[in-house]
Amino acid sequence: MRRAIIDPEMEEQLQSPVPDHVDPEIEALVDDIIGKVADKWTMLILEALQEQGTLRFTQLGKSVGGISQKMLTQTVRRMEEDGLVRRTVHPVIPPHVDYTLTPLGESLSQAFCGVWIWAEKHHDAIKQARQTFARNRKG
Amino acid sequence: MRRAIIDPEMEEQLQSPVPDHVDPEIEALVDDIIGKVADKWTMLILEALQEQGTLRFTQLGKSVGGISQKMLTQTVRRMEEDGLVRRTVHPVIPPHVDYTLTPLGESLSQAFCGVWIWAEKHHDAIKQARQTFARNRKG
DNA sequence: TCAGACACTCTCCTTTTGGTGCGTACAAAT
DNA sequence: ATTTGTACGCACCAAAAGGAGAGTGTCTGA
Repeated sequence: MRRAIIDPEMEEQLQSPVPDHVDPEIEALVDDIIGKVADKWTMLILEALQEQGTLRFTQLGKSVGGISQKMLTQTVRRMEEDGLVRRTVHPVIPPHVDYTLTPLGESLSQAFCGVWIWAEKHHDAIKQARQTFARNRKG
Repeated sequence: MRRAIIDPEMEEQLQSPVPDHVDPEIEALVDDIIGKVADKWTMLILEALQEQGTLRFTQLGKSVGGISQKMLTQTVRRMEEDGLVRRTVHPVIPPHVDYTLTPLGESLSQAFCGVWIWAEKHHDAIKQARQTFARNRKG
């Protein structure tokens, strides 16, 4: 797979039958990226910034909800390192730092759209599946 | 956001302006689902089963690569519980168990398509971003 | 003068994650 | 009689994730 139409500029890439004989180094990098990016906090921060545009540290934390300061700092820093967010420090007192998605971050958030939609669409199917599983385990 | 065209059957859902005033219970459930589903092993297993169709335990492990038996069992069980894979036990000796995606699992794997494509398309941008970040940290 | 806002950092602690290796059941093949 | 194959479960252990809470520096408002 790895195949779907998301936006027009992706379609060109899809014309080639996808080199499944990919160089292992690239494959490892891609897996590493997936490992970092497919993270709960990363996804929630991505969503918050996508929806709200630019946010300051504390606002971002509230918008995400249930995240500790530690995790927020840590995740946002890694996202900065990977070029997903831009962190702007205004050297004033009290400190003022704000966060915004880079174009790369925006594109990732676009890509995650499908997963959000999926989760919203199928959450009741999953709930039901869990109940069925639980019943079968008992009976 | 949470908006993108992936397949025709999703478009109908996109017509409504998306209730952003969602019931918090549902929101928590969705976040929980995202937390479970946005997992490295889950994604890799999903991909393997999508590409290969049906696989037995050992084959699945080899196809995923670098996963311990423990993690494989654990992840695949959770996926079964959430209704993503169907686990079929053939009561023969030696034991024979095989795994296949359910329609729900297929749809999730569809939804993740965009993320895989994104990772493949932008891995060099990320690599470059990391290098830039490292340089700025030093200089 | 004292608290509060801001954006953290640091330390301590618990929980979770994940790997390794051993055990198991049983028949067929050697 | 012993080994092999299969799909695990279980116990043990190390490492990583992640939460709670205190501390920091500096200015502003009460």
